Amino acid sequence: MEELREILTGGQSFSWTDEGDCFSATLNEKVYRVRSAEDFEDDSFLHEYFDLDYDYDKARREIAAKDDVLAGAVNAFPTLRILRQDPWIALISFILSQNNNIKRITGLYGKLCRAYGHEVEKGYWSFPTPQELSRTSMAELRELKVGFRDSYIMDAIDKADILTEIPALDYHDAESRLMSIRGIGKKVANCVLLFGFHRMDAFPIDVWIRKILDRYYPGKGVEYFDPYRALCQQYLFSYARFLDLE
DNA sequence: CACCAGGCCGTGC
DNA sequence: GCACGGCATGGT
Repeated sequence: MEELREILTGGQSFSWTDEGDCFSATLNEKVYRVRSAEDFEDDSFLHEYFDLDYDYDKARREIAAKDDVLAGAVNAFPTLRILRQDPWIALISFILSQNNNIKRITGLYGKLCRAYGHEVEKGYWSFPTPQELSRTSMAELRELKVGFRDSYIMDAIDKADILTEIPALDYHDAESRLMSIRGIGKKVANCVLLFGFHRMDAFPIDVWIRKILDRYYPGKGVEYFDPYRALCQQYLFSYARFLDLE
């Protein structure tokens, strides 16, 4: 359980629920229940989702050798990974994330599933496809309490086809293409690139990353973290929250 | 009452 | 180009 908590509920995915004795999520038209890394080694979807083919031990060693802050971050979160999430789910998830907190983002994500997804198992609803979500309206989204993000979600539904273009684009073109969707700025675009497309050249800068960069890496550009900038970003995000930086 | 949360938009300069 | 206020909602 604990080796998965930061990965599944720490702010990169909002699909997972802490059931007490396991984490559950409705993905890939199934309900997955996991307690530890052993639970997904023989499942092809989870194998891919948890990025099991990547050599995290090697990356962690090289990241920890870079400086004391990164060493502390790697040490504090020895099992952290970057999940390979569905691009559409990542897009809507991180639209919901802006000026919001993880608990409420997860709640809104669940409301969208119940309102527009389909029931895969008794009490477990899938995240709505673009077609399913297109049944909504500004008024209905407001009733679900998404707030000012209503028009952003509506525009994302209209422009969902953009997601099919992203894999062929380089970092800057992919980022600006995503930013052509209303409500997608630099930060959300980078979250979609990182968590939805597993682009390891992405580097989302949110309030926590801003704090830890200002404090420990003043004057340094993100190139400092290469060739593991995306992974460093995720370690630093968890570490900044863990330290509760001011 | 204030301020914050994995920000972005519109406006003014 | 950059600074700033507004924005829905719920928690502290």
